[in-house]
Amino acid sequence: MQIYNTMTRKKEELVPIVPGQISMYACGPTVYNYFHIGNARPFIVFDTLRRYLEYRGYQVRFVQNFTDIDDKMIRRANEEDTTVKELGERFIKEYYQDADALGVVRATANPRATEHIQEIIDLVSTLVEKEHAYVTPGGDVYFSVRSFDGYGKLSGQNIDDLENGARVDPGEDKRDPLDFALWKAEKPGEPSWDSPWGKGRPGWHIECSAMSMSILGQTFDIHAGGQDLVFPHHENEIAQSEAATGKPFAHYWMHNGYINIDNQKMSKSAGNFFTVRDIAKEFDLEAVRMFMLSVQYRNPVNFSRELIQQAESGLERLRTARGRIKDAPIARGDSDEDEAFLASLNDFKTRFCNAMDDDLNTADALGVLFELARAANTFVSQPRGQAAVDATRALFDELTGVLGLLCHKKEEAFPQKAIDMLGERQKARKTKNFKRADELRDTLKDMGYAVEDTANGPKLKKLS
RNA sequence: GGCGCCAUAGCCAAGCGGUAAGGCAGAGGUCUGCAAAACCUUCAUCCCCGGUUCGAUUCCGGGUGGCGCCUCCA
Repeated sequence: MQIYNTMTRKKEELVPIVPGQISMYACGPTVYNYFHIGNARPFIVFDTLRRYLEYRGYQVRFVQNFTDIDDKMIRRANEEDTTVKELGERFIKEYYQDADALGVVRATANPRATEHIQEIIDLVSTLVEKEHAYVTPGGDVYFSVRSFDGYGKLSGQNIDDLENGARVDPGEDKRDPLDFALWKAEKPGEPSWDSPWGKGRPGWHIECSAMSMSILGQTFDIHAGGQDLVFPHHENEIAQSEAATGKPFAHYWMHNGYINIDNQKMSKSAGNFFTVRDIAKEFDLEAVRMFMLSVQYRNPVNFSRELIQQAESGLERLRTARGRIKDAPIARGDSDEDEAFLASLNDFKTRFCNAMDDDLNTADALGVLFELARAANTFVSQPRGQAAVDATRALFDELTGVLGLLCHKKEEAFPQKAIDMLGERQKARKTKNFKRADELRDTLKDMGYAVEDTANGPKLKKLS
């Protein structure tokens, strides 16, 4: 599989450190609010990568953290008149609710920064010992950017150019404007932990280094996140981690593009965002997943309700195809056509994998899936051999499963009343009482159920 | 100022040297009591100008127009 590596700015063959295994870390949410649709992109994209790698037989260790202590957490907790701990607990729960609905498989581990304070302190201590970090009189600890030769290698930034634009807040005892905080001395009313430098709390960047390395080891395969984390967050992570260990940190750096609103980046600070929770009021979140996967992950994509509706329509086509395959009429014995179709199934699978192997080209893979849907629709329009139908269904489920699509069981459990009405309509049709039949169909529609007359009799379908 | 990305039909989006996948929407048709679904047909020479090449949407140069990072941010 080829993966675009931000570090080298080109696609590279994915070669795991340990054959057959992949270790990957993705920067997770700061749990101070519901996450928005832009935050959802990396969750969905890297979940899809994880699913695909597992599909291809890799044993994947996938770690995504929760940042549950930082400036935003503290500010929000004060606003809400609650504690940082309670705030974090609450929004971690909310995260899972939305992520589950988006079809995101639970990570192998979801470490929280506050549960890794010791590892953070150990890492900072090492950096101080190696003189890559220094302690200020006030009890802050800063990383010395100029002490690390490779600084800027990920983002392509030149250290001297950065110097010009760098900002120093008054009261900071930095030796160099580029230096960043590893440990922040306690301020009144803020959560704090004991450390060799007095009470305080970790800086943001060091959290991810400590959590990733303590779970995945000093060097691991893939580090992922949004494009806006390339600088400074990931650059800083590399500096800290490699300065401390003397080893390469991550082999591949993957960054997803933004979700835009009217071609402008969606962000919490800009205020032009939609939370996933809000979207869930109007749409099945599977449509959001579909929407995300309809674009290659590195490209920017605009968000709008219309686009989610388009995605929902496409999803419905896939859903219908699955239903038709599931209810396909079975012929006695196999035919040559069955054989031929069986053989063509492999081509679909190959093309699907080729697309995914090309830096997770889900848009292309989806195209293959739609072509499979059409071929299958045609194939099952007349009785076919059991083996061929089974294989078609298996492949269809397999490929939609890799993308995490069609996992919501929305056609289950119709109310008895609707089922009775459908039966009554069928009776009316038998006696050519089409007026009555159409009335019942209209009533069912008002109740939220569409009626489709298929070769196997009438079927109900829940309208979305 | 430094670093970088993008420009393909009404909308979304693949392709990236040999004359454009797929989806949504639209039009016509088959099927259907009528629908729905499905299937068939139909709907683009790829922002502009140069260059390289037998041949460029695809490579190179120059424009034009969007956007991002350099400050918390997926």
